[in-house]
Amino acid sequence: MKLSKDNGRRDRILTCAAGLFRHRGYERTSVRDIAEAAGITSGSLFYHFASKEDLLVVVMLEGLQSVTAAVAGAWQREAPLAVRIQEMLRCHLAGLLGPTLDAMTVLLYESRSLSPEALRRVYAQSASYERLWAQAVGAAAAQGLVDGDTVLVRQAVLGALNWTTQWYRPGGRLGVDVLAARMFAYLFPRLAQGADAPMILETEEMK
Amino acid sequence: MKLSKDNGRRDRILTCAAGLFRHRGYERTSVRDIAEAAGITSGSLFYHFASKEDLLVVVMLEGLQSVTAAVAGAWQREAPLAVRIQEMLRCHLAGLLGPTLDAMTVLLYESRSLSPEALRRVYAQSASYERLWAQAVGAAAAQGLVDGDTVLVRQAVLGALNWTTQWYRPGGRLGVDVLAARMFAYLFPRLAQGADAPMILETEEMK
DNA sequence: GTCTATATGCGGATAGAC
DNA sequence: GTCTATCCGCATATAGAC
Repeated sequence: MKLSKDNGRRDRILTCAAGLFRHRGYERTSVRDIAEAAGITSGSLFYHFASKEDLLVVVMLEGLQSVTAAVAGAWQREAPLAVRIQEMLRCHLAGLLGPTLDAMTVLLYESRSLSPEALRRVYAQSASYERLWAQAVGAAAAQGLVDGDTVLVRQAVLGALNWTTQWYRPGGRLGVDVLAARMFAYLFPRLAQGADAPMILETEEMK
Repeated sequence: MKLSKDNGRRDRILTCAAGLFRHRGYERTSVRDIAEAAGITSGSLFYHFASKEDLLVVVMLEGLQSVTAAVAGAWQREAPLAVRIQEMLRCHLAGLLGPTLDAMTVLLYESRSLSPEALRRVYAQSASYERLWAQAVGAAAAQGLVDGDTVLVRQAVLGALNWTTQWYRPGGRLGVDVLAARMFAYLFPRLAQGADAPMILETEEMK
């Protein structure tokens, strides 16, 4: 949320950094690049952030917190399990492919540039996010709607979703909501089958 | 194959580079690091490779070619479709998690460090590899054993498989073959169901 | 083929004026 | 808070001896 609004110098720097980190990678982006994109000089940047790595950590954590909040909200809704899981999936994809795309891509692909200490902080957040999915898949398995190896299912689901950053193009064949609906149907066929109704999906669709 | 044998200076340099690129990332690895790991000095390295980027490209292409050859072999076997696809999947995972793990991880995660020209070369190879999977998924769909959106299924499958580099640990709960069998069952449930028999899977398994 | 030595430039980060 | 100026180290790549 903070990442998508441009109030204040600090947020402006963060959005510029996220975009550059995503497109060029963390190491190939210099603090001078970021400063220039944000309309300041490199010296000023260090007034707002202690180090280049600090910038990376903040980008990752704010992106992750934004998605975590959305997915946790979906999980805690009062609704049938199938609906909640489908909504979690939609929120995950919306975070990956929508306004926080830069931050989430950086989170997924630049973690090797973190120092051990910084990695620990990011990993703690990621683990808490994965726990949400473990709960959801576990609940589905308890109802017999998902196969035996729930760890494998969770990792396969997250892998399929996270890989979308590699091939999904906004404005292409599918909107995010349709993509999410189809992913849900493919990854959780028994849940999708039992869902209240086909719902109002596929409205955005054309071909 | 060449990547896992240590004949010759050149191959030794390549395996060292692949390992360092995977663990530290391309940008954080210096040619001095690679040279030291290979037991030579940085000046000598440039006798064998034109540039650091050349090294990266060769690591990626040799890894990709090795996996492509294995998966293409599986696809061209004389066997029922389900068996061939399961074998493709196993070869993909074996390449990702076995001896070419370093090269494949670099391929998946360091492509943003490539110049446009180098990216074009790597992308051409990758596209030809993906075409194999498009054929396989298309053939399964033609037999009604896979749902409608074959592009989505292909990307979801590759995503689930490629994500294993993030969480799979050799020597852990699952061996690669068991992992492959379970992934196949989850990702292609209708194919797995119709396969000749449960086959001789899950033998390596314990828990 | 491998070495030593080095050219040359860019990197993150800091100091101190305003 | 932002600027200019700069420290200092490390990067890739090359030159030329052996």
